[in-house]
Amino acid sequence: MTRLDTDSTDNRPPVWYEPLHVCKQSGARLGRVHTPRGVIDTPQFMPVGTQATVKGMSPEELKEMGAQIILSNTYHLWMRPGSDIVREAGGLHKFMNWDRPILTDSGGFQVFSLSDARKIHEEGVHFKSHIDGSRHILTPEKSIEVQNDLGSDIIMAFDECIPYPATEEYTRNSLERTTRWLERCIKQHQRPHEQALFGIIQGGTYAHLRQASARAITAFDLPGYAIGGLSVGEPGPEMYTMLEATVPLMPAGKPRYLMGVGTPDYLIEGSIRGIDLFDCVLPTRIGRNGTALTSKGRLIVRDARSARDFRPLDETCDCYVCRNYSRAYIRHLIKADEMFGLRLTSYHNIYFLLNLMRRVRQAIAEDRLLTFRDEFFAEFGY
RNA sequence: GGGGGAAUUCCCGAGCGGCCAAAGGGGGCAGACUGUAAAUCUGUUGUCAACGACUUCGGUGGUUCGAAUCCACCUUCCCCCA
Repeated sequence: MTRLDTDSTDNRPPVWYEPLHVCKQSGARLGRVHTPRGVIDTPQFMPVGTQATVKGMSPEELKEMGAQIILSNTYHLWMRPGSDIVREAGGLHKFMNWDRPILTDSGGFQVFSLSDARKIHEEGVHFKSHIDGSRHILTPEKSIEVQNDLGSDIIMAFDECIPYPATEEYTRNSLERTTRWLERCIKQHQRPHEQALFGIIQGGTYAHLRQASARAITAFDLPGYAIGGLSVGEPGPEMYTMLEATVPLMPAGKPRYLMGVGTPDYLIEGSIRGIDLFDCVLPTRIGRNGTALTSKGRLIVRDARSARDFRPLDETCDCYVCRNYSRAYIRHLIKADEMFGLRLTSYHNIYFLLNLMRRVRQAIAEDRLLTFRDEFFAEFGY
């Protein structure tokens, strides 16, 4: 670390960005995000562990594959087991036995994904619990309160993730409300020196609204900023346009997080456009559903073509799974409904994305990220 | 030896004169999955030169305009009595 520590660290936010290098070929940036529980090399992929577990993976396995930070979720832990229980357990880290950084989502995504069971008001969002149908109101204040209880290192502002497509009017009203909600989140936040609150930029697929939101959100002095509401069904190029409109307005000295992304191509293209952090359920979800990410594209291991294929999931991969198990074996386990099969594909998929980001960082350091992208895409099949 | 019941498309199992290439499961095959209500969901599953045709419901023969469905015999399996 080359940073001069002349200031008192007391003034430093709990999470801060250390720039290391900018790729001369692509403009992508290499850096480190410092947190109370460790350093995150960026660009970085964050596995998602909604219910205080990355489905199917133990913390030891996550560490073994190189995960530096994981996500968890406000809404889900609030509903079950209840944030009071997590607090009594000594916080989320202790509760789930994960001592590295945790980022918690605010419940904003559930505003989107549980849309049948909710109603949005200025005050907050009225929910019917997906578990027992009981009624609850998730407000910016409540979201922060829950996240304070959870004790995650990075907490997210409560926002509305709007669907695609959405009208310009709806998008504007929503983003303005998300900005007002951010203000309330900041007021409610009790531990700004322990937990870093990130604001979320919205704006749908309207470049000028993205920019308006970026200006409004970054006007608040926060330790980091996120771009939300993308990768919800819009065409890929449209997402890239939004990133190009938004990222330049985000402060260079702070981490930039693209929420809910994603696929290998989005991770690379996002990195090229200046994103530092990504998260996605994709590796664990498609893993549990029988698909593996490989250097040659997605492989549906469940399919008959793998029945007598004794090669590893990815012949170029050096992960625990690829070093020890064949496609035929994993296919057998999945067809036989053996949970180990789902664990193996999940493990490999997370490793694949973590490793992809390692290669992206390496390429940035060597000023050849565009070359890397082209080579990767040629093989992956984009 | 006597009495009763059953045989359906890969499997289980509906159907009991036309609306049946035949419900529903399972299995098979294929696809989707992006801040996780997902070990989930969707499509497909007799054959073909395929908006039509052909072959299927244990076997053979019959009844009928028409049969997986009714009748006769045969085969196999199951149950009860001896």
